[in-house]
Amino acid sequence: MPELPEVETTRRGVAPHLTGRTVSAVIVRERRLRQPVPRDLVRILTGQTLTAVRRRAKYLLLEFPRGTLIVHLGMSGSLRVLEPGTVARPHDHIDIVFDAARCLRFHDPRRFGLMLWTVDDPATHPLLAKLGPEPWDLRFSADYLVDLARTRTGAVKNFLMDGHAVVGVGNIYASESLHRALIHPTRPARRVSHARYDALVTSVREVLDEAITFGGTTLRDFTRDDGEPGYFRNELRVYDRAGQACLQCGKGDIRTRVIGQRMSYFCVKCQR
DNA sequence: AGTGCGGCCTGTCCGC
DNA sequence: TGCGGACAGGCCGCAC
Repeated sequence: MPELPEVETTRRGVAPHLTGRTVSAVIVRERRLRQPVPRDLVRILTGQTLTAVRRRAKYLLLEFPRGTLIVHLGMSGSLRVLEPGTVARPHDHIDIVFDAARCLRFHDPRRFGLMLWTVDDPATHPLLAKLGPEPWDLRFSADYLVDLARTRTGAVKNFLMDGHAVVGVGNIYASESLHRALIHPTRPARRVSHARYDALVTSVREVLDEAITFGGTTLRDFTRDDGEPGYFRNELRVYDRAGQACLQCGKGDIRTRVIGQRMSYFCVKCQR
């Protein structure tokens, strides 16, 4: 389940293999993603040289001279760099071959992923235009959150996962960040103090930084570009630890609750 | 405007 | 053992 650290891990994995190389072939086996893969993707990409692989929120941006390929991994998507000609397995929907020497393969069983082409500045694309700041952006601050949360009556966990507030914090890292900041996930966003939001900004950055360092979190099906799992799973302090003792205070146990249709994990003692 | 929920998908796991 | 159903989750779009 790619959240920001998994997407960033993927970016760092694939970029060195592909940057500066020229697309020699494109194979589309399945066009039915969250939106249909552009019908003329083969014609668009073939012959273009990849200039950079960037990331905005959970979107990967493959930059070419004539435009940008926007890739989203959805829930179950992954990208791998393989030898061209490697036998395709089920759900290997798209191959982009570079210099007949490297194959970028998009695999996505659940097909919540996305692959779109734009000739405009991707930041202005409807899917990206209204996104909040990156977690490391200086604009992401306690002042900013307090101000934005003024009208938000819902749970702070939902607020944290709202891409219009800040990008990249999915279900796993929302639970982890709130736990480290000692904030109860159901607390109304507008009832979280400035000091607590300050702690939350710090904990979000810490959790994401550490997760990237460990190559992301593999719960079920995430694999990095080299096929290895991410090892942050071993570092999780609350997520998926229902019934176990809190690693933070040692007094409470980890409980679960569905918040905003998603399973949430928290310590009953130290999170308020 | 903010909130909540349905829908998109398929692999995995659980209980009967 | 086999099967059905619940569940997982990012994010859009809709209704209130």
